[in-house]
Amino acid sequence: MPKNKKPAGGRAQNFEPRYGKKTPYQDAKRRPGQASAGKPGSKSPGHRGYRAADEATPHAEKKQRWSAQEKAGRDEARGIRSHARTDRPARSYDDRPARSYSDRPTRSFDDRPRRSSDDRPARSFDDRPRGERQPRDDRRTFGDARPSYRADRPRTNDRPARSFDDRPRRDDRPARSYDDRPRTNDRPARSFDDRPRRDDRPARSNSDRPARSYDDRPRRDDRPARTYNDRPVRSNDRPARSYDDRPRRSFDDRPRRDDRPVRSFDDRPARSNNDRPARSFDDRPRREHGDRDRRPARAAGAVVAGGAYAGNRSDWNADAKAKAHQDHVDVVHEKLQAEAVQAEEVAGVTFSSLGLGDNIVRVLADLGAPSPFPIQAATIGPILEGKDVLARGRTGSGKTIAFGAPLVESILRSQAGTRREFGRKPRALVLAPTRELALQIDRTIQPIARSVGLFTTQIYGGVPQARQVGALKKGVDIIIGTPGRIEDLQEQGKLDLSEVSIVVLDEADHMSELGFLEPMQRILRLVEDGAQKLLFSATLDREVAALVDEFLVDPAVYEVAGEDQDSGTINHRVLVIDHRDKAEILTSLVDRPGKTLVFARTRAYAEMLAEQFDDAGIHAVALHGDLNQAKRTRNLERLTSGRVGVLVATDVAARGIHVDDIDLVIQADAPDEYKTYLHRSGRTGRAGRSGTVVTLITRQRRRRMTEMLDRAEIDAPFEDARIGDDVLEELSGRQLADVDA
DNA sequence: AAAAAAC
Repeated sequence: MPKNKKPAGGRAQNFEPRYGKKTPYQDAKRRPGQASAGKPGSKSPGHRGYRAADEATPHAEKKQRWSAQEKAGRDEARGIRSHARTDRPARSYDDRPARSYSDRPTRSFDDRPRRSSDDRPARSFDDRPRGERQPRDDRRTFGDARPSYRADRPRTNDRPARSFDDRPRRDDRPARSYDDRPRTNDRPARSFDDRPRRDDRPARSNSDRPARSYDDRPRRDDRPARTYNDRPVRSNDRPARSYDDRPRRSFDDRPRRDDRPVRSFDDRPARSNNDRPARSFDDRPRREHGDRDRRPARAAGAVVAGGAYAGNRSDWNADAKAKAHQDHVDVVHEKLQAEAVQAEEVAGVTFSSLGLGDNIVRVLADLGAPSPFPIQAATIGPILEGKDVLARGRTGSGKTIAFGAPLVESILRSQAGTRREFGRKPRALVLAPTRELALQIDRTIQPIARSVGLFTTQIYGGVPQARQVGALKKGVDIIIGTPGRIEDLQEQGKLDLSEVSIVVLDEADHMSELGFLEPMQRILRLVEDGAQKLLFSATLDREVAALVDEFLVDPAVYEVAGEDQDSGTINHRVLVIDHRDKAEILTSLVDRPGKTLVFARTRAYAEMLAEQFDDAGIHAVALHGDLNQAKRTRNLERLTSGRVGVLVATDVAARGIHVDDIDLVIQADAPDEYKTYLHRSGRTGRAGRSGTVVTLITRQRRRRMTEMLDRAEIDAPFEDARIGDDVLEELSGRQLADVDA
C-alpha cells in the first residue's frame, strides 16, 4: 500500500506543500468574496475533464458553504491555523498561488486524468464487472482495507459523475434499470427475465395490493391486527424468565464500578446540580447522574420516566426541548436491565444451531463471521422467535449481523412458499441515524438477503430518488435507510410500510433523541400492527423508553456480561494542552502511518482541520454534513481504502461506522456527552483489535472531562503536553514507547 | 450549541 501521506519525515520538514496545489478550499478561503479562480477542467464536452460552466464546481460549493453562520467556526479555526503557522512563514500566499497555478494546469490536466484513464480505466472497469463483481461488492463491508480500484482516482472524484462510477451497483444511474438493483447485477439473466415478465402484470402495487394486503395479513394472524390484543397475549405466551433473569444479572454487570474511588460520585452529582439548574432534567437524568452503583437502587424511581413518556409525550417533548436549551448536561440514563449473556456460554454455539439456514450461514462465513459473537448468540434466537428485542453490545461487537441475519431468516420464513411478486411491499425496515451507516448496514445485510433470494434497497437522502423509487416499484423485501427520505417517499405514496413486520432501530438511543424521536414515532406508527421491533445500540439505555413504551411488547433485553467499553482493547489518553498549541499538536499527532480519525465539533472546524493537515503535507479529507453525499461517500471510502490516512469528521461519523484498522482516534474537541465519547472511541479497537483514543482538552476543561469519563466508565490518564513533547511522538506511533495506560 | 435527517 502506498503511503497515505507524503513521505514526510516530519510535519515541518518542508514547508512546501508537496502537491504544490492548494485545495480548492484554500483558495476559496483566501479570497472570501471573490469568484473562483477557476478550476482545471476541460472546456470540450467530449473530454473526460470537461466541466460545464454552470456546473457547480467544488469551488463554488465550498464557497457557499462558508455562510455567515459558519464564520465563527471558520475564524476560530483560522486563528488557530495562523497561529500554528507563524513558525513557518515560508508558506506565504505568494508562493502558493503561483505554484498552484503553474502546477495545476499541467499536472491535473495531463497527469491526473490521463493517468487514471490510461492506467486503469479499462482495467478497473473490466475487473469489477466480470467475475468477481458480486463477491467483492458484498464483501466490501468487511474487506475495507482491500486496495480499492476505485480510490485510485481521487482527483477525478471532484467530478460528480465519476463518483457514481465508483460505486456503480448502488448508485444512481437512473438510466440503467439493471443497475437499480445492485443485487440484480449479481444475478445475471434470470432476475431480468423475471422482472420484465412481471411487467405484464399490473405494475402497480397500489391498485392490486390494497385488497391483497389485507389478504396477506391473515398470515400473521397469530398476531391479530389489534395491537392491544396482541400484546397481552404475547406476553403471556412468553416465559417469564426474562423478568427473573434480568434484574439479578444486570446488577452484577457493573461490579467494576465499585472498585472506583467513591469520591467521584460525590463530586459529580454535587457539581452538576449546583452548576446546572436541577429542574432541567426532572424527567430523567438528574437522578441517574453519577453512580451506576446506586442506580439499581434508584431504578424504581428512575423508571417513572418511562411510564410518564407514553401517556404524555407531547408535554414531555416540549419540556425536554426547553430544558435542552437551558443547559447541556450530559445525561446519563439508567441502564436497562438486561439478560446478560456470558461469553463463555456461547463458546460452542453455531449460527446453524441458533436457527439460521445454510445459505445464510455460508454468507456469514464469507463475511468473516464463521461463528457467532456473544451478542449475536444472545439475540438471534429471540429474534427468530418473534420477540421484541433490545440489545446492547459494545462498539464493534457485531451488532449488525446480530439483527441482520435473523431478520433475513425471519422474512424468508414468513414468505416460504410464496412467490416474490413484482411490486411487493417491503417486509422489513432498518433505520439508521446517518446515511453512511445505512449504506454500511446494507453492505452486510444485502449479501445475506441475496443468498436466500431476498432483495434489499437503501432509502436515504442526498441522492436522487429515482433509483430508490424504481427499486420499490419492482419490489424489495428489506429497506435500509434514514428517517427523512423514508418519510418523504412514504408521504409521496411511493413507499408503503403497511406490511413491514420487522423494524430495526440501529443506534436506537440516538434515534430517540430530540431531533429523531418524532420522526421515528411517525414511522413506527406506519408499519404493520404488531410488527416486531428490534432496538440496538452500544449505549442502549432508558433514553429509548419513549419508543419502547409505545411500540414494544414485553421486550427482552440483552447484553454481554462484562463487556463494556472499558474492558475492551482501547487505550484512552487525555492531553491537557494550551489552546494556542492545539493546531500544531494535532498536526503532529496525525503525521503518522496508519489510519487516523479526527473528531471535531463543528463542520467548519472539521473542514478547517482537514485543510490544515493537507497544508502540512498530510493527506486528509473531511466528512460532515456540509458535504454533498457523493463527497461524503467518497471521502469515507478514501479512508477505508487507505488512500488517505486521515479523516476529519464531525459526529456524523461517531456512530456505527466501521473502518478496518483505524488505530488512532483523536478528539480535537472533547465531546460533551459520555455516549458520544464511547461511540467516537469505538471507531477504533474493533473486533478485538487494539487502538488508541486521544482527547485534547485545555486546562480549564479538566474537571468536565473527568466527570464525563466517569460517566463513560473509562479510565484515562491526563497528561500535560506541549509542542514537541515525547508523548506526541509516542501517540502518533512514530516512536516506540512503553505503553502505560 | 451542534450534529444528523428530505426536498
